[in-house]
Amino acid sequence: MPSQPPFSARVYAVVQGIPAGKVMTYQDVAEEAGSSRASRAVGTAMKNNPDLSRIPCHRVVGSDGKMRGYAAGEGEVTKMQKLKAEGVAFAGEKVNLQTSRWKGA
DNA sequence: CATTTGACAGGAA
DNA sequence: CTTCCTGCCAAAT
Repeated sequence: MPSQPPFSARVYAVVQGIPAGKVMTYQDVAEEAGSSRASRAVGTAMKNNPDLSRIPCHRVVGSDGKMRGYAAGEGEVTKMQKLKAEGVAFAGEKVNLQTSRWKGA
């Protein structure tokens, strides 16, 4: 049963594995997905986003902990509010990666 | 198979 | 601090 799951499917799996109150950078997700430099490919997958309600893409932020985009709600604004609501430590308009960065389990 | 695009990252000006 | 360029990768057309 030779099936080659697209990279995006891997990305979705990783993102779904991020617990509430934690975040990952696009690069981190890319690494977990199998490519340490596919940060752009991760963005492509997110934008494809087959299930917004199933994939917590709001837990994925840029390398500086800042949100780069969001297709749902009010966009970046809603994204930040969601993260705050889940207990993510914020540093101004950015996420405090020093405490809220999810590093595997 | 070639080209374009995209929610990135990092460095230079 | 902002803006532009380069490098990188995957999916869609």
